[in-house]
Amino acid sequence: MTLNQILEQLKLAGYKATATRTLILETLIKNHELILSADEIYLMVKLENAKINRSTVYRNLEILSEENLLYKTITDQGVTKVKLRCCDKHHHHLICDRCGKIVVFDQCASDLYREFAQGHGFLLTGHTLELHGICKNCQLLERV
Amino acid sequence: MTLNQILEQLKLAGYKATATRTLILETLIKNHELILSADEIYLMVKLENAKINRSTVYRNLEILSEENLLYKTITDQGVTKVKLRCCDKHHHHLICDRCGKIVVFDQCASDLYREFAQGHGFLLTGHTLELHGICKNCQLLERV
DNA sequence: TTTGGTGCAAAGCGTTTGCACCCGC
DNA sequence: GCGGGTGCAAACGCTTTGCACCAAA
Repeated sequence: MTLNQILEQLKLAGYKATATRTLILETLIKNHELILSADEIYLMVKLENAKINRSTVYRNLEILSEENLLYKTITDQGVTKVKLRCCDKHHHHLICDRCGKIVVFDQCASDLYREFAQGHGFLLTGHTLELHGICKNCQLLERV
Repeated sequence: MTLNQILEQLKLAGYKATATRTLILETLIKNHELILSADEIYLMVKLENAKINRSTVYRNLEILSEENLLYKTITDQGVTKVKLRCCDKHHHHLICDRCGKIVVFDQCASDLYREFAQGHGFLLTGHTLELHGICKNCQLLERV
């Protein structure tokens, strides 16, 4: 999804294309293969524009999330990390815990999960699956 | 795992069997099929003993976690929830998002995950899988 | 008696919110 | 000019920590 497509969708929902919002979106697009914290996004934008506030990042992420444009996860330390959704097809992620690199994992046993839940009287409302590891690049860096 | 077995393991690690610690452990054992927040544990213990502090709960959960006796997860809201580990066999959980009820899900495609990660140059260090739903009891309550 | 444990209050930290001012449209 | 957007500072909620006192072993 390009910057203009996202801005267009936001416009239809009543949101404006401001300079700061554009910088945040450009950061997310440029790093679409990384999962980032609000603070990381804040710092990245700050490198190009001294005038940005953390709360602006949070408010923009909230809007993107409402528009269903954001994939969110939360680390063991309780920090929320996000990336732009890459496609509509159901999938999960393989995440590098060092650098945040993302690989799409699209083999999901959703049918098995639903049947298992039903078998135990549960109505399945969702599931989470994340593979965590260290990418090739970070493995090489570790050897230094 | 019984209360005495846990206290024995803690003793070997240099920890004492205090009254408050015992109350926390009894609460975890009694509710072994529920996933609880620190605050829920605090309130449950408080019902039986006016003298307990939230920080004591956190400190005890930290010790249990170091002793590998605790399963931890974190909600979308950033609240950590715990339960005593029920067995050593690798497994995941089906969780009721209303009442916290837990069902063990032991069909895990770990081999597939490892192969997928290796195929992308990753060293797989772990994975998370949680099924979320509403248990039969909570479904019935909702209809009221 | 030694050393870990606890309650209390304050601090930490990521995140949210109220408010005044700013800026797309 | 209207209504959404932003920076700033303060508040929030969960969790951690420093400290003095308590209690297991």
